[in-house]
Amino acid sequence: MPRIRDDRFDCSPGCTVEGTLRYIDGKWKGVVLYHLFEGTLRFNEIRRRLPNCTQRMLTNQLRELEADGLIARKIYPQVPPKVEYSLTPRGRSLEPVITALKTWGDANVALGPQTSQAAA
Amino acid sequence: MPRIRDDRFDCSPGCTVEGTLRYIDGKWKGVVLYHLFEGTLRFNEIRRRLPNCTQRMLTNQLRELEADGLIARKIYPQVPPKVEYSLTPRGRSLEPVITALKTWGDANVALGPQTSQAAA
DNA sequence: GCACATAGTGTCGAAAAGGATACCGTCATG
DNA sequence: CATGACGGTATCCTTTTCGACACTATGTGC
Repeated sequence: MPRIRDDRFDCSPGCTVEGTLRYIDGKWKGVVLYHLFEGTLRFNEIRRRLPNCTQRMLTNQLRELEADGLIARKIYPQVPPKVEYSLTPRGRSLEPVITALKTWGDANVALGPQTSQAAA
Repeated sequence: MPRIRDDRFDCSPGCTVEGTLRYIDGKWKGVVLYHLFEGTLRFNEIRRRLPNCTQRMLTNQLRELEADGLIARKIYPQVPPKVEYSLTPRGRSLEPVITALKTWGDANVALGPQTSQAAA
């Protein structure tokens, strides 16, 4: 129940813009999706790619993405637990959107004071 | 000083996605930009298009957009004040992004329980 | 018996975002 | 004189978001 969706389209035309935004907004969702475009990943694999995201936050974001039908969560009933995350078709359909965001960002977002390519 | 930008690209690859997001995120920014794509608008013209946005919020969002160099604010020193908002080239360059968001949203965001066309 | 890895959950608190409401000065209109 | 349009501010409050930190269960290796 992290956020209320689809119930306050009180913004007049352009709503679907905000609507889309609500799916990919949230501190880490964009990046998580971005990484999942590369393929299925396990929880800790994602985690290692986001060293500054806490476990709790990652869980939250993944849960929201799952609730939104953008990613799928597959649990293997093993004893060191194993959970894989992958994109659903709906999630994959976001690719052009993420790409558009990335394209604009690459051109317009100065990567801060850093070296402008060291986004490790 | 509403938010810190360009100083916490602590997210590893995909940063520019989040970076772009930070520009257009904020409850009403998407819609404001959307309306400004149509052309220059005065403060109250925008306001009338966003009946559920308070004056304070609108001012805030416009200020942030201006600070980000996405819109320009032109003040006419008249006595019933007149202020016009328009897109800068940088702002206009966001058009493909907003379009991508809108395209996906139109296809994937059910406009809630409402009539699905009465987004007035 | 101990630590480690996996994939989480629970609780707490700070900070940011968003919203409600009231107020400002100026001029024109009634 | 009061009201309204214009483009805002100022103040207060609530909600949401984010982050720190500790804790869980189970099985393996030492």
